[in-house]
Amino acid sequence: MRRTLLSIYRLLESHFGPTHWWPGDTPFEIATGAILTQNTAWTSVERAIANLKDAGLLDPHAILACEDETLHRALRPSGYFRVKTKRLRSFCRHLCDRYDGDMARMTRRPLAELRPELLGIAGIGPETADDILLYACDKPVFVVDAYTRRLLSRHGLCSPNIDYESLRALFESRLNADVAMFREYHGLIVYTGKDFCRSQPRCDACPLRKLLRSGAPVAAKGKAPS
DNA sequence: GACCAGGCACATC
DNA sequence: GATGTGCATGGT
Repeated sequence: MRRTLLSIYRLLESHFGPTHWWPGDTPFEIATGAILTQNTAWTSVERAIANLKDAGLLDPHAILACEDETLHRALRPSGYFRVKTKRLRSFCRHLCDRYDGDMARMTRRPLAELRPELLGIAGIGPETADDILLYACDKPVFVVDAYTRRLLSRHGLCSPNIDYESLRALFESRLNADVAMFREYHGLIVYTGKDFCRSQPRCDACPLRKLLRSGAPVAAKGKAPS
């Protein structure tokens, strides 16, 4: 499986990459995008982030200071604007209370302490936390998302019902803890998930299918479907 | 008009 | 512990 996951990365990189995929210009923008992208297409998130920029609200103190209605208007294009207003504010409140609103100060915390801390914030679940940790805080965690699960399960490498932590542990145990590689790998999965596999779900020409047919070992299965 | 998109919290059993 | 439900908009 170590060989398989690394082979998949190399194959995707040589076929599609490098993507230079990057979910924002600043660490705070990346964290904001991670919250807004929950169950939402990225194109919708981009519109909401542009609204925040235009309103001078891409700043944790400004977000805490403004009216609910102002945030609702800005976040409306990304959907779930009422819950996302609460979630973005709860993250900003934590960031301001604990780090004076400074993402760089938060980043100095060790991963083993920062991950549970983020997971303790209302509205930050495992995927959102890991997105922030990898792309905004330079921590070597592998971000698992719907695309990752779909890609691996479609090629028979895990159960479609594998839980988040098991799939994350699978990647992190079989790959070197390399921040740049984890970022690029996730970016490639997002790229292929959006633009390739969805449009050609059973394409026999799929390079991954060819690779996996060539006899690469198969991963342990996750939780069995109930 | 139906379905899907890079989740999460909460209620209920 | 597992399962169901609400949250909302925009693209296809």
